[in-house]
Amino acid sequence: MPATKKTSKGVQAITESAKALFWKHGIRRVTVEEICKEAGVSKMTFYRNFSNKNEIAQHVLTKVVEHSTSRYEKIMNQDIAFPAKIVELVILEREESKGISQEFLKDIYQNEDSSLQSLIEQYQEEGRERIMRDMKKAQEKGWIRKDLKLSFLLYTLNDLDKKARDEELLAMYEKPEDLIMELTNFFFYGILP
Amino acid sequence: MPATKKTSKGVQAITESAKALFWKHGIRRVTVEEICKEAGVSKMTFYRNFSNKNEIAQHVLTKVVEHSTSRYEKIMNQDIAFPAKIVELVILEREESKGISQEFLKDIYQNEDSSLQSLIEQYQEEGRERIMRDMKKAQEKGWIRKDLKLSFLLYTLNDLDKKARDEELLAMYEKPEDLIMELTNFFFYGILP
DNA sequence: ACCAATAATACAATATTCGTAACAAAATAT
DNA sequence: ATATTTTGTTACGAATATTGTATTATTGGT
Repeated sequence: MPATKKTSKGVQAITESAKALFWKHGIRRVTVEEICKEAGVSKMTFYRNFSNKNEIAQHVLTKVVEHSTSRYEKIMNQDIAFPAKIVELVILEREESKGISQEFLKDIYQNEDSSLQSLIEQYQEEGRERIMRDMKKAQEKGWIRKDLKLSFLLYTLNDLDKKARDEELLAMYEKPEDLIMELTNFFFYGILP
Repeated sequence: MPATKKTSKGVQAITESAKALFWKHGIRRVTVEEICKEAGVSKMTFYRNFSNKNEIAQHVLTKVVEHSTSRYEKIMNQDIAFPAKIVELVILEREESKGISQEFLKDIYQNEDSSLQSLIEQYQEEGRERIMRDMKKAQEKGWIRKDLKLSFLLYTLNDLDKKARDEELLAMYEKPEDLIMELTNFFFYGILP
């Protein structure tokens, strides 16, 4: 076998330092040489594995999405009550959103090469489909009300994630988890006792 | 009168956006055009006021130092007890250190042009002299022990500032101010009751 | 209406970054 | 051990980005 594609030490080092740099400064401001120096790898090793900066950016993005998708699947496949899954999902979203960098996203959408843009849109679409499917299943299994419009559910779930990161709300609770629990309870049972 | 040097709207806008960009990304990664665009100012206006990127960086650095020096003087000239001044000083140091950017400092020390480096060293020296003078005065006025070596005092004061930013310590107190109070009390009175 | 300052644009001169080639060195497998 | 593959080093021209200036039109205040 010729090469263990994309799993060699070099590629991993490149990916890690690229992510670190992209996360801090976006894509535009970071040079290939910088990534290499940070990774302790020669420029040639970079170009043997990636054809340009855009490609490593794609790779980084893919890795991040794969990672959070895997965490998502793991949560949904657990054998626990549905509300508990939602709690974990909100926690996941909270953590992952810390990871994503504003600068990175900005550069993705400003880049003339739209490949990154369509990649991220594709991932968003896939994520939407995945969660739609799981919610539909939950509805069929009777875990949530049957007369609920799914698009409304999705919107509300998203709103939940946003509120879980709201500073004003967070200040009212000891730990973020307490807020998430409150939000999720409200989400499932409303305010009636 | 020809021009209100360095106080016109343009210069101020340039300074502000330069600071914002430098703070985030350091000097190296930021271009003059970017600063201008962010400031809503044409490139010519920039070059009429500053001869290059290094000069605006100097200007930004100077402004920042001037600001914190002015705050320092204001604290020391207050008519309050000496320990109270130290408390405020530590708070000041805490706030200003948040302001300074790691990326900015890194670029200053890596820049081949050493003018920024010597400028910051000069400011540090001036700061050291200022505080040395004030501590000597405090000693003469009998606000602190006479047999205290001033260089040791300076070292300890600096250590105080560092501890006031220590996460592990901060976690032990409700508010940062509580830690600062504790540290300052220890600084002045030791641990004896 | 005048003046100084600014914006807009184009531009040559530099500087930086990119991507590749060629070969030596090191690592890995067989 | 030796063949095979991967990596490091250096140098380099091409492509791109940035700099700093010149020119002209426009603005805003007095």
